[in-house]
Amino acid sequence: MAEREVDRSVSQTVKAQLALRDQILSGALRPGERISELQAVETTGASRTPVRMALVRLEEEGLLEAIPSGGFMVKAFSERDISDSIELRGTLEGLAARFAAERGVSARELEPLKECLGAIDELLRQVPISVDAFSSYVALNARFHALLTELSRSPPLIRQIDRASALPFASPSGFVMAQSALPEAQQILIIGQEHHRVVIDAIENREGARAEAIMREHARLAVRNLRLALRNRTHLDLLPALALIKTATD
Amino acid sequence: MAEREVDRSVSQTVKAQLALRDQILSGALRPGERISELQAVETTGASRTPVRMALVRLEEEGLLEAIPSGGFMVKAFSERDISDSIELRGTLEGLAARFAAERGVSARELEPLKECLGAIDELLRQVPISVDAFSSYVALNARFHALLTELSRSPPLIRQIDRASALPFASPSGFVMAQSALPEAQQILIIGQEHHRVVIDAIENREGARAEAIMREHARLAVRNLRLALRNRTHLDLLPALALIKTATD
DNA sequence: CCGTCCGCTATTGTATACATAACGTATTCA
DNA sequence: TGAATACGTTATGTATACAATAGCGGACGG
Repeated sequence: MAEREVDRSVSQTVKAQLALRDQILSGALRPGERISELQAVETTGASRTPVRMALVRLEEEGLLEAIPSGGFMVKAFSERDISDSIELRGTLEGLAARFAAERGVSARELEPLKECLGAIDELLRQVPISVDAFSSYVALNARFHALLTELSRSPPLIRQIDRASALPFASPSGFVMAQSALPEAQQILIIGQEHHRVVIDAIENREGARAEAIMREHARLAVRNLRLALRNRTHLDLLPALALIKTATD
Repeated sequence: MAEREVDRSVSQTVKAQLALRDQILSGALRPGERISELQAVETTGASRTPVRMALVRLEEEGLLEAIPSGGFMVKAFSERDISDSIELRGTLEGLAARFAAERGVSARELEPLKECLGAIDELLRQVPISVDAFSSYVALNARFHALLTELSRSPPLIRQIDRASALPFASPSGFVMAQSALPEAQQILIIGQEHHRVVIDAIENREGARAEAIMREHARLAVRNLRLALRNRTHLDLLPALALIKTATD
């Protein structure tokens, strides 16, 4: 295949990984479906070696599952798997918040978080919130959580949280987006923002237990969100990760 | 290289992964040292493709770190990295214990844990405990923790705990072993065993919060253990994982 | 004598060829 | 007619060849 057009700007492995993840999250590959290497080679444009590396990485990431007889399939998740993942992430973020509070954080380090907080406040002033504003919210919320995680100053914990978030459905913000059309959406966002405010306050005052508790509560809110979103199946098309959920009849 | 002797019983990838992990944990490869693929090919007997797959997996496992310019190096950890990892694991196990308690566990499911508990009790009857008994203890303790994790019935959580334990130093039992010569060792084991007993009791009585709290306390005990072990550098040779700790002068 | 630049070498990233195992299909026998 | 076996095809596991890049050493110039 001499006419393969090679993009030298990023490694083929990374390119293949991104392309395959897109295919999985977009639902082009259904849960339980076997991923053919050859087919992946054609759709990603990389050759088999980088494709295989990408498949291994995606397996470690939790999106794929190794088939005993060889090869990989797209992993399928139950609703409980997902709510557990959210609670799991909240627990880890709680630990991060506690570490931050106990180990102390300078005002300078808290600055970016407060900016984030302010930007979200700005967005929430709109009632009802627009779809565009939702997108911004999702990005800002992700940034807030990432910054908070960093404050723990604990590389192993940060790494683990990244992993727990790598399963994209574990990101609470995604579920909120699914509910942008629900009347409860605004309330949920406001409550979530209050949690953000409290955790910063707790960290500033070095109240580790309080910082931890609020992040866990934050996750429980996200779980309630998920349940709500799944009951009211509005805007679910905005949530590609939900393509991974097993249907009840499976 | 036609004379390569191929062991067909396990895949070359797995073989290479195990061999490389051994080399890392045994200290044959020092922290910060770059791993040469070619060299790995020679020492593992696999060819470059499976070796590369193994390297990717070990990176995901946390033992290796990708070098920006290419290749991998052995990751180095600080003492705090390790104590954080222990606390991290304890937090996840706490969540598992809570899930088990809240979701309910049949007497039949608790049976293996109680057997484990009894076997450990048997071992602890020896004073002072022998090195052989320590090895048995380590195995039994690992089994107890694995069984407990399973009780959560939460695949995402079980997976995450496995990952947190994949960094072998995160396994509290390892550190206890390092202290087999310390006078405090016996006490520590007895206290740990008490924690095991309490968590089972809490799960039986469906006290989720208590089950969670005791597992976190258990991890804090392990952290104290680690500190003690590092102060009294006895039997550290029994702890290959400590080869990964950066020395203070690094 | 030191610094810089050029070229070489060694190592990784990528592609592909080969081996092997699994699955599906067709044919045959009971 | 149904089931079992054998064969063929297809896909994965493995090995190796090729390409490109980064790091190092030597040589030349200031």
